[in-house]
Amino acid sequence: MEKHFDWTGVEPKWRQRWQELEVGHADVTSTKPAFVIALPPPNITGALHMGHASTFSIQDTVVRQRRMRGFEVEWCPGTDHAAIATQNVIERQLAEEGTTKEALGREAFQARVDAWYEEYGGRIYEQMRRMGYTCDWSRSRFTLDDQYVRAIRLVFKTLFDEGLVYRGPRIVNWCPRCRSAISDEEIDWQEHTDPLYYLKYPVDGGMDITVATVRPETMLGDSGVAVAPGDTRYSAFLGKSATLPITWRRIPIFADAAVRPEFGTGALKVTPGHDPTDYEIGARHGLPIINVIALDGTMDVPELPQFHGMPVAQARTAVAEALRSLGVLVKEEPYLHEVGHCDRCGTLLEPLVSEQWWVRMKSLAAPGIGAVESGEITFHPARYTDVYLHWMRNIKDWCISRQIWLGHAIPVSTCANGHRFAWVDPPVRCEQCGNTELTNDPDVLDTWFSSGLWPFAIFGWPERTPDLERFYPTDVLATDRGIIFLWVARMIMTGIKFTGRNPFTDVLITSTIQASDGSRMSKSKGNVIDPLDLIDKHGADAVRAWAAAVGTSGQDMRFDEDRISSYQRFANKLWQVTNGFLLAKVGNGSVADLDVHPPKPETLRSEDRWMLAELAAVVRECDAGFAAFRFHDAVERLYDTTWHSFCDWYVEIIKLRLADAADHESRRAAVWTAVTTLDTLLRLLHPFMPFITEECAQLLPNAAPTLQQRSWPEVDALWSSDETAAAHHEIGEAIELVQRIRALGNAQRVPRGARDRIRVVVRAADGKGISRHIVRLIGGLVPAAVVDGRERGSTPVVVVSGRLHAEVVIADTAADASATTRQIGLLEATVVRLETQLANPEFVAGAPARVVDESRRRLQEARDQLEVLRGGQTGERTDVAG
RNA sequence: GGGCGCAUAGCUCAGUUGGUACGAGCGCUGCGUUGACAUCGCAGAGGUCAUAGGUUCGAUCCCUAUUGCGCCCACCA
Repeated sequence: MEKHFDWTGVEPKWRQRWQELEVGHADVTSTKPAFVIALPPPNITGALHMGHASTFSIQDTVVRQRRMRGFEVEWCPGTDHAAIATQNVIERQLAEEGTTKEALGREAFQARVDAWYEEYGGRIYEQMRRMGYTCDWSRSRFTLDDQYVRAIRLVFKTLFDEGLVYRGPRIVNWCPRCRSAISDEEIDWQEHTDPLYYLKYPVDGGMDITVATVRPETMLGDSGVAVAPGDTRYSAFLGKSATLPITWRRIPIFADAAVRPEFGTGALKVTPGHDPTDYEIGARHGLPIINVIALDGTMDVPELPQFHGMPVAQARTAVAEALRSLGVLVKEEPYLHEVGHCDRCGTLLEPLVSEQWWVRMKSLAAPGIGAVESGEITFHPARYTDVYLHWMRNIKDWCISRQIWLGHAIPVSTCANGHRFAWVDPPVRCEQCGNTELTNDPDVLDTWFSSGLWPFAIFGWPERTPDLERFYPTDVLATDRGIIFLWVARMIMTGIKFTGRNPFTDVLITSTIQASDGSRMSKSKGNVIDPLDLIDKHGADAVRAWAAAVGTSGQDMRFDEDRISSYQRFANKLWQVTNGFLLAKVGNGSVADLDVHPPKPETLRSEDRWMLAELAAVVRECDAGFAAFRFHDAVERLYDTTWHSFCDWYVEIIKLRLADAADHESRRAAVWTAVTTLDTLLRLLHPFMPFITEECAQLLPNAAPTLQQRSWPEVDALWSSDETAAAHHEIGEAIELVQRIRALGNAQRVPRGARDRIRVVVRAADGKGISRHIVRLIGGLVPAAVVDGRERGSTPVVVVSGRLHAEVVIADTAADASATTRQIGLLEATVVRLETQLANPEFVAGAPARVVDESRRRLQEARDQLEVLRGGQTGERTDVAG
């Protein structure tokens, strides 16, 4: 027998079994209720990371539990072409090879991309299989699939035809490296400290006005100076014109509410071409838009050859220098502000005006707001509801066009007569005039435009496929909070718009796994952890159980490898108790010997019922945990019950009985209880730790080809009967007494071999006596010897637990009353506190009756125990049988 | 600038309508190995629940303010 559980052979075996049994495959014709999750498709830009491992493990946990509960489960996997991210990755590769995509050409570049998708798409699925995920691989989707592309085009065309998609020049976030616009949601804001320059512009009539800016180079494109309405410092300037140094252009001075009078000098240079705020101000005042920065991030000012073609950063100092020499740069001071960067390549963004495609969002957002306000869609944790609603209520039009090579082409053509139309199937002639000279739109769609259709497009929409009818809407959407706006909100909007249904009912936002120092894991910091490395080190079960336990607390979590290894040890514990103890020792190596008929209830001992009561509690807590998406509650309770209640207490207790071969009936009750308990625990644990639980379950009676074909445990009437509850209480007291007696032995440093030095007499405080069985049970668990009575001249140390108490005598040791004294001290403090509390009329009058009664009960109990400890023992003497 | 979250044992974290002042894992201390498991067992030490007020018969929990950390949003000149 293996010394420790070795997962390296077990995991591949079960992966293959699940594959063969098509555990993940959903039958569209099944009559079971459906439960559906659309897997958030990972980008094909590399490997699975901890974020995936966390959210995917949770989804697999949910999905496995729902299968056991009798649902027809569809967990549809897929991958996202991630146009801009993939293009960046491949461009970086090309750069390392000393070439560019332009040098390669479109076709060769596309070939590189296809090869990449081929390699990494498969690799990601392989990694997911290693984690043990039971996706429905037969329905894998890719956002570049033909059917998916048709769905995208139909959505676009519908929005276009309804006027919800439009094209127009507006100021956008431009990435000079990607040479593309990006949306507001794709900006990575970073703090910068830059000089704030104060520039003095001459004004008609010999005055001058000073503006503050961190971007002096844009002053070449200024078309106005704005001040706050009612700012008396500048009332004399309104309506006058300033003269722009260098270009010597005359620009108007006016008032606009967007100006913050307290900032800088209170006067704002207005550059509608290169600042979003200024763009809006300019629009309000009819200012001309002057573009001075080109799409490649260099200055575009042919009339000023000294700056033309200069990179913006360089132009900034050059222009500042020119202004200084003109004497109009009057002050510089450091200024901390946030600057937008491309979240894909990190390049500094340039706001500039260009023609883009936009989606009008207001009308699309309204029902998406309603769906969440009404509770039809619920966020977990609930606080993300407000995050979502705030964004939705303030939604702005969405820039969906990208000027990159990869991605879905915008399905719009323009004919030679200028007719522009959207299409689903590539057209050969103009819809309006039949002209065949068509020009296709050169742009591609934002990747999130296609991702936003995921929950219904994966099932064949717009065709009314059986899959769509059966599996849409989905149930749970589990993802990271970073894409609530980018993805979740858009799925809700498009889902409602195009299917009339909410795409899911629950949004589960999982914890973000941070590096162990609390910083964000990122490739650039070099502190990312590869989940597959963790599997190699600790086994997939350990990683999965950790991910589930940690992933839904609603709080960010620092990576803690010790916690993963604790689940690795837990897997070993399960293996030991199932294989090493139950099968090998109890069943003598044969499953048949464990296959006992259910015993008559009256043959169950107290400890059997105690175990069943513990089991009932853990089933209930598990169900509650699943219902509330609080998996850490379920996992921790399962861990505790399995390890401590079952292994440490129940198994140790029944070892004595099992050794007594004479009592067949009792033995059978113990075997049945142990098998039932373990079988139940394995089923409850299976969604979290599928491999080890499968392996163990095979060693027990009732084994199915996979636990996925077993039912989810329910509480049996026997487990929750009054008699069982009473037995649970009885054994609970005995356990506590055992712990107190053991503590004495440990405190006295009595070696185990010298157990007969400790003598124990157990009594019942209420004089009712104790069952022989309980006395024997206690005797078997403490390192103590049988005594017939107190030894002459010795003074016992007394310990109490509920109605039980024990007199403990340790031979050859001076009676150490400190344990008794300590107990007395604690009890006295309790008595004083409770007496004080109960003497307070406001407490008695103000607190609920049950609280007052509980205090009285505890006071009485404490007094009774004190009486025992102080030597006023009463009750019948019962000797320990050992 | 606005909003949200977090500060609980040396470390990482639980703590579900306010009611014995609170637990787990790891770490630490002591004891224990031919009997499922040393990836183990038994026992133990360790917390004025960030700070200051308030509400309440009673506050880790509710309210206010402060400090520190993190995140999100914002027209961030």
